[in-house]
Amino acid sequence: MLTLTEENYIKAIYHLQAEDGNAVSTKSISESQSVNAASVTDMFKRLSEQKLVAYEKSRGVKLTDKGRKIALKIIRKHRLWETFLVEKLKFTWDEVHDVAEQLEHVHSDLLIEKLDELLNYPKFDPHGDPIPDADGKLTDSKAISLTEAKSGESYKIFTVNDDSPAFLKYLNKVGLTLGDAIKIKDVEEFDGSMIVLLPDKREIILSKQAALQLYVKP
Amino acid sequence: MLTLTEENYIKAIYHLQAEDGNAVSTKSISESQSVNAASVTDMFKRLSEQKLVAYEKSRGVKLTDKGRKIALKIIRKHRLWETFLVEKLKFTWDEVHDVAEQLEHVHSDLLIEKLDELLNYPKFDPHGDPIPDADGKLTDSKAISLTEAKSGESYKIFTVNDDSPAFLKYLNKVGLTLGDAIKIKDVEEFDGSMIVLLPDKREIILSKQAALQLYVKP
DNA sequence: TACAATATTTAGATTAGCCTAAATATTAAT
DNA sequence: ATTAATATTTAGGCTAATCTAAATATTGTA
Repeated sequence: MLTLTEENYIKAIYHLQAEDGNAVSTKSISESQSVNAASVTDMFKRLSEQKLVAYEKSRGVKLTDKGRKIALKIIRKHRLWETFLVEKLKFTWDEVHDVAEQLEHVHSDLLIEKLDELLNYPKFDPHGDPIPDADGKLTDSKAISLTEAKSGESYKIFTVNDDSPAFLKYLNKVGLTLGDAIKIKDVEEFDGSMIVLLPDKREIILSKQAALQLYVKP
Repeated sequence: MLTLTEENYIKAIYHLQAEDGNAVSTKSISESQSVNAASVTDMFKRLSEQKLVAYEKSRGVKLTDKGRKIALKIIRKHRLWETFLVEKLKFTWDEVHDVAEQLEHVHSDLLIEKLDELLNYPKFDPHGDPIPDADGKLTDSKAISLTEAKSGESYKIFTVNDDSPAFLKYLNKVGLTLGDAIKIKDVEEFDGSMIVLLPDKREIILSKQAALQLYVKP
């Protein structure tokens, strides 16, 4: 099993590699982890021995499939815990990160499954970042929460973040379906509620709470 | 801040000292932590330097007030997490220990406060062990869950484990109050429900679920 | 009380993860 | 294309937590 430190390096490599797909440099990890570059070289060698990264001397590392799988599992845990902290423990967005950073290193597949279930299998965390599923698959991250959609623009409903019967029933009642093309008529500054034009030309009002759970693409 | 290993030693010392109040030997910790006795001597010295234990060479250690405070905080976290795992995530009793063992080392006062709140400030964990409060105070551990009470015996209601309005309302409805002297008339083998004689001579039936939340003293 | 059995400590090594300083490699600019 | 600036690696050391083997202390029993 990986040490906590190895897990943190793997995660950092994943995030930096995601930016452009190039090999990740010693320097960038040294900065992101606040450690000396020499220590990073050490760790690159150790991770390479475990076949978690492909390491080319002086050119940096790329995650192997094995490494990427581990990274996605850690990210899955991190984002599920963030969701838990905000939704169940009423943390604010800015309070969750440090705690999730610790919780993500707890090892228990059962725990993650049960947590996922408790939260209704969310696809996005409170920051709108996609949560990898148990197989490491990510929902296309170009979807955004409806709360971030702009007034006047048109979108297609891509997914719902909250699969609970209560929310699905609500959507059904207001007449909103997955895949619907909608247009934002107006956003109320005061409470973040939105006036939305449906495909059948009806206009409905969505609360900010509802909009948060709807993910759309332009 | 203490390392994970230091925390585990402190906790082990607390549990062994609780047994009889004597100093804790190198050997007993060596066995409980599955490490070599020489390693324990090393750690005793380090903990002693930090004034977490009083160490007398070849005679063992006793926790200082500072050490005991830390032990109680770790135990509080462990038992709150166990309660969470069983009550909210539907773990069975035997599945919780290893996971709680990891979760207890997450450092965040806010997290523990919020978790305590989510669980309705429980006084006992799923195994019936008392949960220290935020100041490290323990509810007298001689209280037992009503489910462990014997048929034919008399008890006094000492505390309730679930402070939720729903449960308190239920107790009120059946006419049970804190401090009541009750007698167990019979325990139904099949579902664990109990026939209980109240001070006013009325007999009521308590479900196992309700009995689990009631703590009594002989 | 003496001595054998058991427990504890000391001494010296090892590993992971970090450091600094010096050597080497890569990249960018003239 | 050369050189200066920047990045990377190597070499050697440190600390926490572990180990084994040997030395010492404590305890229990004849």
